[in-house]
Amino acid sequence: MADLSITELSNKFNINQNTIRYYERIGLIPKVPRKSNGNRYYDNKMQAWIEMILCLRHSGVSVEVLYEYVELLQQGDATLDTREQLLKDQVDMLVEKQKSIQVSIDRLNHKISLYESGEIKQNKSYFDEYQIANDILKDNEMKRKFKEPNNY
Amino acid sequence: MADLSITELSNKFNINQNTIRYYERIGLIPKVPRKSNGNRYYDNKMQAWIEMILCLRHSGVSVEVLYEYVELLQQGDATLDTREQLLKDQVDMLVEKQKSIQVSIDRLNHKISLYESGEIKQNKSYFDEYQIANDILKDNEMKRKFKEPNNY
DNA sequence: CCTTGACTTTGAGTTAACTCAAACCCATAT
DNA sequence: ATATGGGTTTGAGTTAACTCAAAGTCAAGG
Repeated sequence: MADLSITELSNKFNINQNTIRYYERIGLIPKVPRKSNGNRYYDNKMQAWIEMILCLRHSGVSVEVLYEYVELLQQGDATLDTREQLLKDQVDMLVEKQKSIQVSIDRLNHKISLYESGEIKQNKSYFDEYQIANDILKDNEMKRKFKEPNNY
Repeated sequence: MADLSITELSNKFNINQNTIRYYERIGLIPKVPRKSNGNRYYDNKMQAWIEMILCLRHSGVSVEVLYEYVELLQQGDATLDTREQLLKDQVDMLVEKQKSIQVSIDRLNHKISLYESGEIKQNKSYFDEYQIANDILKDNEMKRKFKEPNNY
């Protein structure tokens, strides 16, 4: 549980070093203390904070919201209620996300069961997938690229 | 259950018209049939397809994967196994996502409970939030903007 | 002394997925 | 006949969140 260099930290949390520095730049992470040579080091407190930030980011809590929370924290007790509400809102958001993912999982599992029972093979018009796929791709001999030509 | 115009469709599924046209352009949706005046209309089959695409997109299945599935479909029975595997992979991905969201929800709920019990207020150094927030923002009198200056 | 390798800063580039703007067409209501 | 409202295409712009490149510093090993 010693202090870590940025490389050690990025290995521990499996995160790009640039991302860590980026979070510091935009203010999600404090100005990190440096060794005599100017290199960053991360102590336990910092690691705990970063770990939390990454956990929430990983679940889709936006950088913007995280930064908002930091700002509120810094304003002290006057923002206790606001902060609590912010956290609750994020929970609500995540619960909604759970639900919509569950719907997709169920849908995909249903489809998979049709594959396993052979129904998809028997009944080519199930959900009209084949027909739709053909409609989509039939006049694509000129190999349309997946992405739009975005900028040249 | 009649055919819908693009406005009606976008209202029904609460999606931007541009997004629907974009999906058609990149090939997630077939070349949609037109009325005599050139306007798109969407029949039941098309609506079902779009509804599924949106459901999966909404849960984080990427446009790229969806397009891959369309391509496989169009190649017929030779790709049955590949398609089944693709669907299973997406389920795995979504299940992982569920788990990581659950971790975040638990973490946030724990924090919220500290707010509700007043512990956060009592113990300002809980998780060193205050201190960290101060470290982050203290020398920010020059009002650093949230986003990086990205391009001028 | 020189090289190597890990770090640094700054600004710019990338990616996915939209989202919009501009210029146009067409049918209907005033 | 003209204004309004809804659609159309094309190419370009936007957004969030990284991610990278270039050029530099520094300490340790040979």
